[in-house]
Amino acid sequence: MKTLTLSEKELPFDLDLTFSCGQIFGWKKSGNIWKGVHNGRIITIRQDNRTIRYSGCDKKVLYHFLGLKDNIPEIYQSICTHIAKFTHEKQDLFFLERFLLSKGIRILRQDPWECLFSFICSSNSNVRTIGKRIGLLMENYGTCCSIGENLFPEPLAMGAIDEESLRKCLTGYRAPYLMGTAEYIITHPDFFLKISSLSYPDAKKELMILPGVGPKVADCVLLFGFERMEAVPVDIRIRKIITAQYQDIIPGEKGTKTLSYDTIADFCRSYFGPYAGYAQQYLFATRDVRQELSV
DNA sequence: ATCCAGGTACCCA
DNA sequence: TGGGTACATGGA
Repeated sequence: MKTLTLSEKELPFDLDLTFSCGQIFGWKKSGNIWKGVHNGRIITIRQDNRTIRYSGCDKKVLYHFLGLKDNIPEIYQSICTHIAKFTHEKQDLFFLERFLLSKGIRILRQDPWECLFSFICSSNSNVRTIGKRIGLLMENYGTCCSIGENLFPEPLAMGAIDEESLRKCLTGYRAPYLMGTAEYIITHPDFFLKISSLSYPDAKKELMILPGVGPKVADCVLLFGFERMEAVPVDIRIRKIITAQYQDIIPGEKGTKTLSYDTIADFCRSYFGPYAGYAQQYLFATRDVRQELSV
């Protein structure tokens, strides 16, 4: 195990919250140690206050993966500045409360394929089931590292599976999505490079070419896999929160009609600013989620 | 049992 | 372009 100590500008950081808030799947905690796959390697991480112990990668990779370069106080300031500009009020107490509950979260920098694979698996399921599903897929089709330690399935492996056996891994109707997307990645080897080079709106359109990738999954992949902090995944929970808390201040949206995906996401970008993705994650990941997951 | 879950594809007006 | 609906399945 290697060790590093978090400096003042790398705080706050909460490993548990970061790994259990629904942005990454397939990681397991035993004792105090989190273990999982990042970029084709098995990594273990534990946190004791400001001490991080880790294995499986070098310090540079870990820093990048964990988003430790992000300056959280600056990000929070940026968000507050944009809120104040939007509302002409001093502060948003609702958001402040949510932020204080989950400020230790970092937006991870996941491997694009691992992230894409995960969020195709995520549709219309709860966080716990998604984790199980991805665990099964890794056990059955992931490259074996050592006994009991598998990586994510490679696109080539996914393309070669018959749908019937894939459906046995709790994938259900998502099975053809996984296979179709794998096939597309195989036949377009520069796909992720292309996504990196495109603007946020164009990258999102391009991702949505893939089967099983709609606006929500595309935003998750852009936020968690491509560092696009302006991406705002709108799921049921975010929809409920924005509707209940902010619908009245969205221009032209006062009333009872349901808000469209883009209305919610665009509002978040204009309300929270360029770090809307972080703001979204603070709203999404409250303490109840943490309790729900910490079994 | 019934409803819900980090949705998407497809159909129809 | 926008609004229903089917889809699989574990959890609560």
